[in-house]
Amino acid sequence: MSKSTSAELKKENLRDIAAERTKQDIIQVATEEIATHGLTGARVDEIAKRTSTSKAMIYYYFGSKNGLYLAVMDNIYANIRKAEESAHIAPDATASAMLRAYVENTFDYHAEYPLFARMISIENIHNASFLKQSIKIKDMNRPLLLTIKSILDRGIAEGTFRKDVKPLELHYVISALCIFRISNGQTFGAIFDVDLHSAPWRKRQRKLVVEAVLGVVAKRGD
Amino acid sequence: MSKSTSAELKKENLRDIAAERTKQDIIQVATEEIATHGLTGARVDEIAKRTSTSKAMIYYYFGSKNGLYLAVMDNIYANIRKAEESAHIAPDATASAMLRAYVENTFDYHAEYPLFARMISIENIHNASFLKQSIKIKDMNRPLLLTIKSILDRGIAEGTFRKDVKPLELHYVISALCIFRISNGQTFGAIFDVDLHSAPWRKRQRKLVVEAVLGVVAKRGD
Amino acid sequence: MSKSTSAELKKENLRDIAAERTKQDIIQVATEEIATHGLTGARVDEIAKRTSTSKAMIYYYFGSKNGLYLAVMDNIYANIRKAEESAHIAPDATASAMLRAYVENTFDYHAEYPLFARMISIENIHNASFLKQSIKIKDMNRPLLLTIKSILDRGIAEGTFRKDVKPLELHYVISALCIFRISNGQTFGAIFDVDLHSAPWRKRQRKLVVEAVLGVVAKRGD
Amino acid sequence: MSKSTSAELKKENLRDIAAERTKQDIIQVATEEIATHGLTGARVDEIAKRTSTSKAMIYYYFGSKNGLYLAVMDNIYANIRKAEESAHIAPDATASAMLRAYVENTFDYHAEYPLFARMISIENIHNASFLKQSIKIKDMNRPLLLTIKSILDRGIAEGTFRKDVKPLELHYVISALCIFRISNGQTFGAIFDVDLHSAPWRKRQRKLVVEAVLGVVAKRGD
DNA sequence: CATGAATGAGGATTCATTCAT
DNA sequence: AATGAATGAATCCTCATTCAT
Repeated sequence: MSKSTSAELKKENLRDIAAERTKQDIIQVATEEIATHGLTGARVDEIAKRTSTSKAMIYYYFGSKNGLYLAVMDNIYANIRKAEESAHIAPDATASAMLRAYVENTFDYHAEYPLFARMISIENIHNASFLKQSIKIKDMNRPLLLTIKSILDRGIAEGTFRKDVKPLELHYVISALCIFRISNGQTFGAIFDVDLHSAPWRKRQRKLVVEAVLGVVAKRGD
Repeated sequence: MSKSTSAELKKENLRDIAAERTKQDIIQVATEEIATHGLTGARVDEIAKRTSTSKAMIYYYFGSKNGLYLAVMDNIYANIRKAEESAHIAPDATASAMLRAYVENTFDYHAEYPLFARMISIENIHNASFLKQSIKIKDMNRPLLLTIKSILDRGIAEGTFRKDVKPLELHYVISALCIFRISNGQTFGAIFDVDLHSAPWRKRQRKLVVEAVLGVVAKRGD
Repeated sequence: MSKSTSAELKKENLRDIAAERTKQDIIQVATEEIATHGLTGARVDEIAKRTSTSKAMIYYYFGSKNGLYLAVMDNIYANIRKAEESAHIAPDATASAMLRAYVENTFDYHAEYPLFARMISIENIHNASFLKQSIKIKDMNRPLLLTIKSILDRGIAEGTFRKDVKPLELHYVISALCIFRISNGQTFGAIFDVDLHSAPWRKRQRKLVVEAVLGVVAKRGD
Repeated sequence: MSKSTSAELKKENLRDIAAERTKQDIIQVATEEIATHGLTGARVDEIAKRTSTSKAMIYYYFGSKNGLYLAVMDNIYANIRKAEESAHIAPDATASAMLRAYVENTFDYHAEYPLFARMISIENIHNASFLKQSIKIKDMNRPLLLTIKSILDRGIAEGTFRKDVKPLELHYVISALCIFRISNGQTFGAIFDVDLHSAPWRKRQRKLVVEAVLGVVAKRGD
């Protein structure tokens, strides 16, 4: 190792990069298959077929179908966290404007990447088996409560927000309203003959959700 | 058959009742199994084992695993509809009070019967395959929009509600906030180390949800 | 059950008998396959193919390849025990004659059913995993020490046998000499270009083994 | 190559020695793995992992799993032959003493190196596939018959041994009694709750085996 | 109506072996 | 001589479904 030339290192890196690409390829396909058919319904054969590699590679890298599932979940949570981090909210805005921006961001993310909503539905059906064993994910999600708290605090300081809304409670409302339309859009759509994913509905719901969230923190005249 | 005596008819009836009981038994067990493991994850063998009858009976009555699934979904929607019908709301109350009562009813139902929330998660993962082929269910769910509409209308007449909230929009908010805590309670709980099903959280969320919904219809001073 | 007619019982029995035949068929084939290729080397597919039923039936009855192996071992030990029980040794013979008969019986059994020797070789390679969990087999084998002891006691009483040979020690010598030629016959034959299973060798070794065993218990003039 | 300097030759040699060491390492690990799990049960991956080299080296040196097996068998037979050669038996002793020494040597070897007994069990399960294709091994084993013959001849000349015992027959008895306790020790131990490898049993059986063998050649008073 | 036996297609996983570097 | 990645053919096992009685 000590005598490895730069040429050798380069070779190593190229192989590593290729391997990483293979892994990512598998994860990508697996995410779609699992999101579409559920964990039990997804077929390793089918995942392999849609991949640039073979079934055995899945086991080489992930050990088992469940190991693959864990990698998929890990990836999907890492992605959403990355999106949240890169979503800068104007620091000099009013609390209301900040909250609006935050909700719109969240709304748009889920509208854009419906696989996340489906995957957590699946994770819930499996009793959050992945999350229960991943400390990493817990740590990943805590910061988002801080973001919400800072907005709440600012609103309280401004005198525009109620004082008794907890960050986790607000997070619940935001999540529920932004995710439900994705995770339960199929049944909702089937019953009421609407397509929540269509542009008009998306626009209307975006407005509705923002208003609902702002309504929760708004001071009431009662 | 044409010459059947009354004794024979009685026997027939008794047998019918027994058959109905058997079917209900199977549906009950199947609901739990499917809600627990998903449609693909549920095992016909396991369902049969937990039933008072045998596997062949499932095929006799429901034709296939999918047929059983349809019966299960049919049953679960029938149940919630029954609950909604029997929930009388005081006809002389204010629109606000009526809406509050309606939301609390909905909240309580889902808290009490989490299998419904799980089952619609599963139905969503399977692209609402059941609902798409069941006209009956669609008809079952329309009345609930009328209920909401009548409350909204009353509120508008009273001058206490906004005029621009659509029944389906309000239904979305109510459903999302009442169901999400059940359908996504496992992941939510795992990430934030809380048990949304515990009495304190249930109470706090009940209040929160009612306030959020009332906030949506409330006239704003802006 | 209480009202079952004799016709029904007969049907039941016929089915049971057929099922038992199926199980026995599987065990028979599995014994040969495992004895031939070892436990790991034996193929469930191959066993199924040689059977009158399908692969799934193997799992229906035995749960797993290992479960099948346990059934095979159980069966093979039951068989040898049955053979031992049915081998009457003339009760009025001299101890020497009795011992000779006992050894010849043992020798002939192993020569006749070489699968037993192969199966215990395999069981030894797997660290006696089956025997370690089967109390039944232990109990099955104890009586044989009593048989040997009674012969030894008679010889001592006659004054023709040594007093210091333990039943278990004698059993060891008999087993080793009767089984080794089967379990290790392939290598022995390959090295020395002989076929221990051929009639002449069998006859000569039968004589040799008997003499060796009698030699162990014989009083020595030293 | 033709112009290789002495420095290059030295390098060559060093590399050869390293290569030889690597091969021996692999053979050692493979012996243990195969002896433990059988030929089919042993895993090339596992062998490679426990080795100081990689899996590809195994294929580089031995071509295939079976090639490795042949090398392992070759090695294990070479080892026992070496041990036999180095076991000097006092040339002026009586035939009895010589035979006793020979048996004790054999007994001790197998007690000390149980892998040999396990390996020939495995080779037997695979129908002596290795031995059948190795002339070398056959030649290796013949001398041992000469050793036995010389002892027998001396005993006959002394008038202390029977005249009708064939060297191969005596070899059979010695092998069976010395090896069976190793190769079948697991089942024997499991059935009779004894540990044949323990010091007391080893001592008792050593005595027993010697007596049994001497008994075979001893002149009888019949 | 009821039951245990039976089936075939499929589904997850493994493993000896080879390849690219 | 050395290594991690890659492969394809097995290999064990499962499961919805049907059959015989």
